[in-house]
Amino acid sequence: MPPSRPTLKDVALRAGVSITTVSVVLNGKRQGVRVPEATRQRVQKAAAELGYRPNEMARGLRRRSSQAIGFLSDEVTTTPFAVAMLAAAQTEAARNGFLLITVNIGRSPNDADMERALDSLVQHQVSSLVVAHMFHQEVEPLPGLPETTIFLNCRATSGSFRSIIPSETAAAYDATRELLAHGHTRIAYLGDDTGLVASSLRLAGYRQALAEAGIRPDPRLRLGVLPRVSGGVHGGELLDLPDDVRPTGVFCFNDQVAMGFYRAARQRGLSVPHDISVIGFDDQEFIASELDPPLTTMRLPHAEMGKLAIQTLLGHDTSSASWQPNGTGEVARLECPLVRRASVTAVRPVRLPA
Amino acid sequence: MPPSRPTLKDVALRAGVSITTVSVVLNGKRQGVRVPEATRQRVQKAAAELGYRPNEMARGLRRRSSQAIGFLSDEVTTTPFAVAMLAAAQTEAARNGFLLITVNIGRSPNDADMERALDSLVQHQVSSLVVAHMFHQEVEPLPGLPETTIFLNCRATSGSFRSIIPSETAAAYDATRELLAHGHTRIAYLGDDTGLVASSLRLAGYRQALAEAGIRPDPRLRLGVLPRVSGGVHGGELLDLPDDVRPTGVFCFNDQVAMGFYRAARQRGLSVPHDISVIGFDDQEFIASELDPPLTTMRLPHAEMGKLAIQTLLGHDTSSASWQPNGTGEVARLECPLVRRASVTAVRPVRLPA
DNA sequence: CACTATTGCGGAAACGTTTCTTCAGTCCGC
DNA sequence: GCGGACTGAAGAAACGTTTCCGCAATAGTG
Repeated sequence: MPPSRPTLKDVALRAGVSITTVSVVLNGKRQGVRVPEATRQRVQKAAAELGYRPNEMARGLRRRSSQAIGFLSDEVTTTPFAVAMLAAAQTEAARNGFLLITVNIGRSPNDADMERALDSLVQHQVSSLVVAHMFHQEVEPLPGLPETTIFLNCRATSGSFRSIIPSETAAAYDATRELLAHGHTRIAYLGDDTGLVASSLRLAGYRQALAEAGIRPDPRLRLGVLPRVSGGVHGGELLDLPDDVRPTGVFCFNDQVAMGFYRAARQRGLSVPHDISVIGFDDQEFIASELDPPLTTMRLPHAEMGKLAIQTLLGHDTSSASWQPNGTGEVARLECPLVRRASVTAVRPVRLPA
Repeated sequence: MPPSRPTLKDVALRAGVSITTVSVVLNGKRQGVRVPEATRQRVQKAAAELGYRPNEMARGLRRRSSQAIGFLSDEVTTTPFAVAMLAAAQTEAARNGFLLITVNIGRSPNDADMERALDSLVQHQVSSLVVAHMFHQEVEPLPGLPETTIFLNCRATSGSFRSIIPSETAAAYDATRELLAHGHTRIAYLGDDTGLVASSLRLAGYRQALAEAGIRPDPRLRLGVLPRVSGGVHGGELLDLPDDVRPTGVFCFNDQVAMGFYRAARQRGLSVPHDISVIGFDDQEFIASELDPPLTTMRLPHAEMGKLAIQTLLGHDTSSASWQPNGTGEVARLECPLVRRASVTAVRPVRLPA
């Protein structure tokens, strides 16, 4: 039975002032009410000696809002993939004295689940909400979400919410440019065929880069596959194209696809990057850097996104992020840096016919 | 400005009873105080019509404890690895109307960080705590932890806390048995050399299985390497041993090591499992199942562990878990199931000398 | 029939804050 | 010296619960 924590009353008693005064002092500036330095010191000393910590429940009750932020996610916390968003959000929240309450609502949340999740968050008076998704996607916002809710790695299809997403198109553009810069001209795009949002955005970037380089995209060099290792293996058929069509560089939808593509190349006795350059997407931990050769890829800025979400919610607008109006709300697109490793190299001199 | 949520008072008014009665009815059984069915119904109807939800802040203030559980972790939430523990814990908590408040304290938490994290949790009156670690390890518990704290994937070195850990030794035993069952007798152990707790435990299991099979462990078949891909590659030197010593099966400390070992084998022109059987540990997502061939491995029961932590905290002791007294506290060891894939096969007939 | 139990319910205190209001002094200008 | 402005601080009312206590009415007992 711990001698329950000291309260304002205890501090007041010890400092010889009223509860009011203690509260005012401890909460810092309150306009209109000035407390002389002497009293202030006395109070602070007493609080420190007692190890006083405010009771957040009482505070929340009175203020009708708590120092907690709700983090609602589909499976972010379940799958190891985008977990950096969560971690960064938590850290940033903590830096500001906020706690993160995480709730995941499963892969295909039915409305009842969502509502229950939201309910418990509201019951705890969370001051605001982040809604995060594993894969960049568009979602129909739940009714009853506060307007301040931030959508992370997804965009709300209605209402006027702020969203934070990776700048897919620019990244795909950069990836393609990287290949172009190494002299490649026959550049394949091993894309996703499951209709992910990222899919069309990245394709656009790929096309733009090609167009700017004056290269007409060859439809034979574009393949839609499952965004997994198996898809990449399947994409190996690009390597079976005739010599004058066969790509010398491949931009893969993600690192798993690249991993599969590596395998397909190996099975054909081809080596990366000697015979073919490969660039991935995601910079997935344990994959990208561990492949042989280590994979050049575009890093998804998950940590930055999570951090920005909390900063925005807390009003610390580090105006480094540019919010653009976007129909239903504002969108911040975060840059995906290129991570150069060893899977892209200069194009080989023209192959001599056998 | 939403017309703030209905309170007990509103429900009481509508049902024509007192606040007290509403509270009693809504909180279900309270011994000594019986409320006739008619009143009960009336109250429940009113509450439903109003969509009443208790204010957890007020409740927590009054009861001096909240419906929230603190989840303190080193980097569980940061790294995609053991995140299933977190997810499962959250889900189980939600099933019981509890919320999980996650705080991660970084890789090498200094005491100040820890204390601050603990402070904010205590300020929020969390009713209990889970302390989780990324890798199975022994930790010195922070002073001031409630006795009910549960250690997840780690063991407290003092105090008397309950801990939940994977049963490493049994798993290593099973892994080795799997190799033995396929006729292997020269079984290598590609272990960790960084002194992880799991290291010695797994080694014990390996030895025990060998002993039971009447095989004397060959020290040349035991190598300590970094528990990463690079370590596995390095472990490839086992394959350079003379024919009569060279292992036909390898038990790798984890899947990343196995991944590296695959590479080493390939570089030597050897194939898994044809030339050598490999078994891993962890069943790491995106790795084990995606290697070529898919890796047979021991699955770390992260989800089960997370779930059990919450159940234990909530007193729902699903006595499926066996708690064993253990010096400083009780320990539950959870079984690591064998996941059979394609990297273990029957030992090849004796090699003919070239 | 006069008592005690029992049943059904409401009053009100507490939980620890924040914040509005009040109030006693002090200092000032005239 | 005297009203008024300003200072410094305290009183007290919330915030929405839970829960102790007690009261009325009914039911049970001798």
